[in-house]
Amino acid sequence: MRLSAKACYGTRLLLDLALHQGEGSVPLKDIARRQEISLLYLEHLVAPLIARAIVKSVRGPRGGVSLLKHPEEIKLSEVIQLLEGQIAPVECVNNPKAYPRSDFCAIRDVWNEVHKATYGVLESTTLQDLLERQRQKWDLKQPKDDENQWSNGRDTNSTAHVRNERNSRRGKGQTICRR
Amino acid sequence: MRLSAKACYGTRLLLDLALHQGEGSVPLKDIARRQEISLLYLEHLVAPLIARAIVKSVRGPRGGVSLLKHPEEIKLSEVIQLLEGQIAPVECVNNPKAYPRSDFCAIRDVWNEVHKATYGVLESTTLQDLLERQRQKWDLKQPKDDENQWSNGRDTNSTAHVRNERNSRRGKGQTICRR
DNA sequence: TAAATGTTGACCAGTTCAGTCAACAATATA
DNA sequence: TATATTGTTGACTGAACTGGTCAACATTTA
Repeated sequence: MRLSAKACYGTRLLLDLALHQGEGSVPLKDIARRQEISLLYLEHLVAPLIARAIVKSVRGPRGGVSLLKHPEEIKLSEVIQLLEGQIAPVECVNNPKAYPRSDFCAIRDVWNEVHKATYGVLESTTLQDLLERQRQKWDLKQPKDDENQWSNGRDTNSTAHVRNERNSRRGKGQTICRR
Repeated sequence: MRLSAKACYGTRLLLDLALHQGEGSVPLKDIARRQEISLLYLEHLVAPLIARAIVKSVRGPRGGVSLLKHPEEIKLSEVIQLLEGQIAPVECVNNPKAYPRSDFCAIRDVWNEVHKATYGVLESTTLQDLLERQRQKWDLKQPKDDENQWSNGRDTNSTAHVRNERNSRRGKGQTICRR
């Protein structure tokens, strides 16, 4: 019942964008650094989000990506479904015909309940919820440590290797969502 | 968020055993035929269930497997966790230290909610529940078609190829849970 | 003893996953 | 206009996982 790294990263990407709303285009490079996701991987992550008109992108210098929809309009269920495929634990939940005995399968009912339970959470959680919760968490504690990692600290030396990643191709992905 | 075929098959295996309680040892071969699971694969499925003392096995002619615990005592959460590893969608839910910022990660809270939702369903569903629901489903409709497929109809010709599977090695697995 | 079962571990092919590479297109700005 | 900076795209890759098989074995009943 694992979430793919794709969906996991995608959520982080969107939350990052939400936290930098109103700052114009946010370069993927910055997100890659803050979220510790390989820039090259991020480029692929963002493609379906652009296709779905959830984010928009601007090329060239000072370009980047930004939210196209309002955070309240972005449900996690949509994001996960987009990046992960379907949410249901087994095929027959969404597609009863995949299994001829579906109609009289008690087990299927349970998988269906599991599906409804998870879907319910994801459907009722928007990016705005995430945004508020994140800010709240930072407000409660000292907002230095963590929040700084999510802000535009371009002048920290930790950015150096990422800045050159595109050319040097040395950047090795530090996966967090790994399963 | 897919369930593995292992967990899916394992649940079917257990429900099958529950439906044949009190009939002594049930040969894996019969279960393989009824559930349309490769016998060779089933042998591997059953191993962890034996190790966990959920089912017991008897070798030799007239041998087979049978439930060791009562169906009421077998929670789906236990079964899935056993066959699938953990249930949580991401590592950091069960193991916050896997990700240094876990304590202040709003996203993790959502994955945690998802986890609790699915776990709740699986924890509150026992094999006995499955058993009763399945019988109820069959009682409502005409109990011929489906129930017969789960019963000991050894004399149907559909069993022939399975009967010889061990020797002929021709059996190609008919996967239903395939994802 | 022979046949019928479960046990175990090695093995395999296909798929998926996470990630990279490389060539490219667009654009701001100097 | 030139150039650096960004996003775009698609092919590619290595590793892990999945579902499944094979083969040799142990046990037990008849």
